[in-house]
Amino acid sequence: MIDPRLLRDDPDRVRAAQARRGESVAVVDDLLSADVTRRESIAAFERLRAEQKQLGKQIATAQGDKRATLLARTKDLAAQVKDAEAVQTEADAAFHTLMTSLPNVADERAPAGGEDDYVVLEQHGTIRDFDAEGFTARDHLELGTLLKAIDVERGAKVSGARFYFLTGVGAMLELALVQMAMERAEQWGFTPMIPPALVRSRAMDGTGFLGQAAADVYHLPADDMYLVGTSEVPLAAYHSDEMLDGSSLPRRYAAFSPCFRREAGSYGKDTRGIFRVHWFDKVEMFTYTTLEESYAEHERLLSYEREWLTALELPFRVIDVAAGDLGASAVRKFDCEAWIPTQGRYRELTSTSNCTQFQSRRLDIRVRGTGGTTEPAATLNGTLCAIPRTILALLENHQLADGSVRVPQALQPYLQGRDELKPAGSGE
RNA sequence: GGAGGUGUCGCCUAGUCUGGUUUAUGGCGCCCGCCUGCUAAGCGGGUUGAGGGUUCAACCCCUCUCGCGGGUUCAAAUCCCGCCACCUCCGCCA
Repeated sequence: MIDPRLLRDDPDRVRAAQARRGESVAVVDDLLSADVTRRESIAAFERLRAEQKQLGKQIATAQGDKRATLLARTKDLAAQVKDAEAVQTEADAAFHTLMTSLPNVADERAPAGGEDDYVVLEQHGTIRDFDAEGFTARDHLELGTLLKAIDVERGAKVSGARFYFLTGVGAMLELALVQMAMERAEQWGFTPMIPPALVRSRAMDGTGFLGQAAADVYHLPADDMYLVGTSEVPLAAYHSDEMLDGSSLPRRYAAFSPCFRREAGSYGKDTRGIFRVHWFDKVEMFTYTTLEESYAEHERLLSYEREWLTALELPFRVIDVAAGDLGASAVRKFDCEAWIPTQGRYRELTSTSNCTQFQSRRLDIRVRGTGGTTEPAATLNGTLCAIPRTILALLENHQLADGSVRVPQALQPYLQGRDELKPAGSGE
């Protein structure tokens, strides 16, 4: 939810942001008129209610005839108060419904347009030339099969398409990445967390995932619970309905959790291997801070992602995601995309968003400042390591001619010092 | 799943049986001031949050806010119903 005051004071800014997202500008005028209706109904109700309270006080002390007269008057008034309250509740709900459907006000620096209108900010690492090295690169599934690290056939047998087993060195690789990610995050000042992956609608809705992204979320109707698509959800809801002391900020959390995504509308996309799956594990960074500090914090999260991918020796670029591709909560988003040799292009590995006060307004997370002031907290999130895509990038980028895979130096201590993963022998 | 108990301002707490003069009591913490070599202590004052009106802004005025939502009533922290969370016990399961 955006700041209602911004809507009232500077509707043109909201209109401009909507336009850059490619979304309705007219909704701003609907909101403005709903706000007027709402405020008028509040004033009307409060006038009647104040009168009722006044009379109630007199009744408490009145005696005899005087009391009877007052009772007769106020009985009628009670009905009017009730009606006015109903009108107000309705006007409030109408305003609120419109308000919650409005995405966050995109940052003016976020490029206008949709998915393809991103701007490349940086490029890191060197892309290997496999032709020059004298062999054809295998894709991650081939490599994963050779190494007996990835089993998608049995994943499909047991759970269906877009499921997989990580086996042997594949399983150990996940644990190594997780351990390395959590250790680094803790050194950077994040509190390690293992959050619930099953949440109530409040948490899911509060983080903005039951809006336009609802079709992508697994829902368990028997219990009205949701499987999270990212631990951003439980981490954002962690401090819901709380007042945070300003001096305790920033609060940084790093969570390891499974993620579940229905991938509705992505039929036929990335069907091979483990690039796009219904379930995966991820280490996610999350920060609570002030609006003022959020922009610097966003850069900081990006720098951690950069440092992480560099440690894994992966070639990647950073893009500034266009306004229309931000999702409802974010004002700005940076994606780190790793080079995927067999696809000949960069693909998203990590993503960091500044959600400013959008999620906090819905989840009621406030900060008490030094002067006793209160304001909604700002929330930010960033991927540190999404396991399957990271494994994919590692296998493809560090493969050798015989199907072995070189282990980047920083990861070696987490794999018993191994510097290479070798294809397993034949047979089961 | 069954039985019982609890939920009050950042934290603790009085008030609930017996509805109204409650502007929800007091303490801790915090903020401001006084005092004092400094600090602490002491003394005095302030301190729930959200929204609306007014305003350049503030002061100020009003409404809502006692876990959440409904109901009864002229009037609800207080009475009734539903839900949620926590605690104790029983059952079941890992």
